[in-house]
Amino acid sequence: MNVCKPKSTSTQKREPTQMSSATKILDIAETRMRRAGYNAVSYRDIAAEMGIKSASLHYHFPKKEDLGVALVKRYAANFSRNLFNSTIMTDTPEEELAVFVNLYRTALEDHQLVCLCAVLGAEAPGLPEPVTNEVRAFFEENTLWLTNVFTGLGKANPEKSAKIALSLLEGAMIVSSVNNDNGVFDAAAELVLANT
Amino acid sequence: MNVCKPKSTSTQKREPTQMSSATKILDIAETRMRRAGYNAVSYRDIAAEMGIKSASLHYHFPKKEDLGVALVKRYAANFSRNLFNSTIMTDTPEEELAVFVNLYRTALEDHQLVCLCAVLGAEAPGLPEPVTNEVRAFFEENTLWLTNVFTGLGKANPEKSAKIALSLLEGAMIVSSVNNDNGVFDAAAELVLANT
DNA sequence: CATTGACTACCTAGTGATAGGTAGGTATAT
DNA sequence: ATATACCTACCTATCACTAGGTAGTCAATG
Repeated sequence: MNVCKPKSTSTQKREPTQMSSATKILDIAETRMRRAGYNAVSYRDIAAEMGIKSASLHYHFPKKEDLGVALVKRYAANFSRNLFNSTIMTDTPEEELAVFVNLYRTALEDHQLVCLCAVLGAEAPGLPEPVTNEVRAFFEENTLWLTNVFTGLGKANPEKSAKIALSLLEGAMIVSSVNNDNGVFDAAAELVLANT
Repeated sequence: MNVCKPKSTSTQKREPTQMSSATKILDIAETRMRRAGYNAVSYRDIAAEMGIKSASLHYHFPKKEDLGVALVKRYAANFSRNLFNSTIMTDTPEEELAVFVNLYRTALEDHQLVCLCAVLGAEAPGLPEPVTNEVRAFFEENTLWLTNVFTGLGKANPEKSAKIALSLLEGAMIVSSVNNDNGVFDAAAELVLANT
């Protein structure tokens, strides 16, 4: 698979803000997929927004399935990284839970965009299997992380609490998006956080 | 708009189980859309499953947007009807809530299919506006119904409880579908019902 | 009672647009 | 010299959608 090389040997080039094409492609694809789903995104549209030809996209991601997999993998990795970075200075499970919920809120508030895995999860049976597997992995990792937190909070069934919290947050993003009312998400977030 | 005429003047015809083409089209489209989303469904595929030509579908639903709107309207109407029929003999808000949750469970267990409005809601910004409006109407009607129930249950903020319950059930369907584990939905349902 | 006209529900045939994807060439930089 | 990152040009398949035709059903009419 083609992976972005972030210009490792930068001797003394001029542009510091040069973003690799692969990253740009993923950025555009992510925004579009989180708006309208997997099948609503085309190589042509992405290429047009980048100012290159659609054939060139196949150099970076030979098949659309490759793009889909890379997209979810990056999304999940970013989430994990943000979660790790934000919980370095936390002391209590309560604070960790707050960090988690806040990451979800940030995703929604960014450009009123629903979680990538909520969108792809909704059409999972129609996706290429490798893409669905990445979505499932994202959910599983989230569930595991939340289970640990709820264990620390002394919940009787921490895994069940984790699955409920995940479902509620993902569902609330969708309802908030349709209703154009983030108050739904806020109410959901409040309930998750009240689960001490 | 073309509406199905269910052979009103049925003198003494032979076949009692004759289903109108429009109904068949909607049935096939609903199953496919609940599996893979709006854009993954094509007139050709529906027509092939019916054994007719795709051009004939346009006689019943001139534009795909018309099909989408009719689909969500029928889904919402069926839901309302089932809700009404099932709550005729209920006495308490607790029982009404149980009926509501059970309708969602039935939808998921039917053929492991997620709620149509969860799928379409996830890709709402990419849908034709009239379709999105119907999805929003479904959510609003559900919220209103649940608000009444939670009012009867004496909740401090019944509307907030309603939005949370709706979000949780829709989200749990998606997570259950991706994980191939209806236990997630069951846990969510249990929590909603425990909200007395 | 047979004819007519309207209507229903399909058909054939085709449109232009767009989809994902491929082959092979080229400029640049290391 | 090799790899990168694009290009032109093209492919086949599929998309939603349309025009115009046809067989069957129906009620009303002369």
